[in-house]
Amino acid sequence: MSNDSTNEESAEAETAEASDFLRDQIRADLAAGTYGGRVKTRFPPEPNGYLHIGHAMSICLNFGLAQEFGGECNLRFDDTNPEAESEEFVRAIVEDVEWLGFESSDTIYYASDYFDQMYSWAEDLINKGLAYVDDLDSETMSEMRGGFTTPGQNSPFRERSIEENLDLFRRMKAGEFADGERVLRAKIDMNHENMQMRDPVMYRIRNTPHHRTGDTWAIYPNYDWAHGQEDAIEGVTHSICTLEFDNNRELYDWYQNNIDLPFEKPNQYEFARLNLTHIVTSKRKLAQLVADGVVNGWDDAAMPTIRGVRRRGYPASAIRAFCSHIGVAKTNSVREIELLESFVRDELNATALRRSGVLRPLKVVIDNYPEGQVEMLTAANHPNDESLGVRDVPFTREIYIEREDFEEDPPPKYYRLTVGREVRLRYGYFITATDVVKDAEGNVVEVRATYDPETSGGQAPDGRKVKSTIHWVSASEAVDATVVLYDRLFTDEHPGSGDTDPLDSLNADAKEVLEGAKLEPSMAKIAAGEVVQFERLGYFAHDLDQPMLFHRTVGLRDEWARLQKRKK
RNA sequence: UGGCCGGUAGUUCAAUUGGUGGAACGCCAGAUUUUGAUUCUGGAGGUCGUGGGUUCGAUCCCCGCCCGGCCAACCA
Repeated sequence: MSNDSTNEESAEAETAEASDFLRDQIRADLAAGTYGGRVKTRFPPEPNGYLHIGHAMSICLNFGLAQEFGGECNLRFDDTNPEAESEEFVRAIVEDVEWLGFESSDTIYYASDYFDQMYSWAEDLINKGLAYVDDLDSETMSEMRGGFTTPGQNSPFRERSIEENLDLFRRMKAGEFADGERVLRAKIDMNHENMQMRDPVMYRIRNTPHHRTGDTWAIYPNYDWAHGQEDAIEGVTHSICTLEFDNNRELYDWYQNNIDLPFEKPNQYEFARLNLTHIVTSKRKLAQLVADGVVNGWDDAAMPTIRGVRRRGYPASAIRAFCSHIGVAKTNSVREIELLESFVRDELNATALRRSGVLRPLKVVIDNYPEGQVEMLTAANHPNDESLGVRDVPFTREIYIEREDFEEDPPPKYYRLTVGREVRLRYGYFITATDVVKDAEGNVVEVRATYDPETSGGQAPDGRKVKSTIHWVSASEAVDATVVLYDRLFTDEHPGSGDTDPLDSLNADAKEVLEGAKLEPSMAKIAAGEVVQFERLGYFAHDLDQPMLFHRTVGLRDEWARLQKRKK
């Protein structure tokens, strides 16, 4: 069972009856025939970094909506700022979107493919007297923009003639000027109550090669001037972005209303981005984790990036189910990371094969079992799904059990092994602990036990019951593995809230590396990326690159641990 | 400080489009169980931000206030 598997059917079923402000809007548009029955969305990342779990929400939303209403969703790179962007990020983003289970028609779109069209529209605006070249430096421009309660002032260059503007703009394009020397601005209203409307910059000069257009351009469009036009060119109907672009909507509309659109005008809608407790999604902070060596890179299993959670073993289908469950709203919110984990558990519980693995081994010698004998026991691959079959696990005189499954001095309600007590070995025999062997410091290093040959298969002929079933692995047949346990990356539920630095609450124990784990022999053949359940412990993902390295995706619900915790 | 968006169980979202509110996760208890898992059943938990107004009646309409978020890059 690969964690690369996707599940389109359930993705559709989950959203079938969903209703929210976006779906209501789309239904209304469909009913009114606004776009001739077309629904087209887009997911428009800037290729300047890796996608994180927060982006998954936007991806699921845009692609999901299109799928749900029989429309299309374009994967479009908003590559309008050559300084931060690269082909490496383009490749990574395409890969992540596909891994999440979404395929953009067959084309990938780029804002840079529309640079000529945008340029020509900009000249149109100049010709209409709606744009001008400004020579102000950025600080002065900022000062003259005014504030929330103070009006802005017109630039001294605002009233240049159309001819002069055209000439200057063409020379900007031709690369005659240095970076920052001039900009093209929309001529709107320097006293507008919406700051975005105070003569926003449309083009800036950047003598920087672009990862796709090379050095053919010396000017690059700003977000606002680019985005709506990209939407319009592609025939997008519903342009969905996050809440902070709310103020930009008015500008989005203004630009589109002042040029000749190839399609009906798209509309922008804003939703609340996905925030999760105990993580950060700020690119800067994430980059710092990488730079500081806290993690091994953007694809470290502890990272909240798409690549990170993939390595960690989160199934794409679980992420999709999570996104559709939480829905869309305009309320700023932070979801509990536990909710995401419950979706991961849910999916994995249904699909992951069960295996035996001992994380912290304690040797048990079964004195009355023949030395050198290897007996093959049959174990089910899944307790509730017979179609997943069975496999053989070897049983021998010496086995390993989990260190915490034996207590010399058991606390109340402890059901597991202790001297004099009988427990069941999962898929195997009943054993009774008879004695312990200790090292010089008095630590238990070995348990002596006897088994009841009559309990083969885990049932006693006399019907006697045991309080618990524990997992185990043959000492001689086991394979060695390294297992990494993960805790919250940040101890603070809302890292960086208030004026704190999120890195202040970085959890020093977020990763625990267990070197000497012992796994049942079948684990030697496991595929890269596969996720299994080590029974009674949790779900573990085989590393994508390094053999016999496992990441704990998420633990099982643990009543006993909860009980212990409550006592403190 | 001005504009915009939001404020419903612990958390995140629904609903009633004026007739005292549901789900999921979490929590608690029980049943089943060869994973203290899964599954199933039940339970606790809400002055619907706040003060006023309209109304027979307001969580929903109106006004004020409070709280949170976003906006004054030649980033997106």
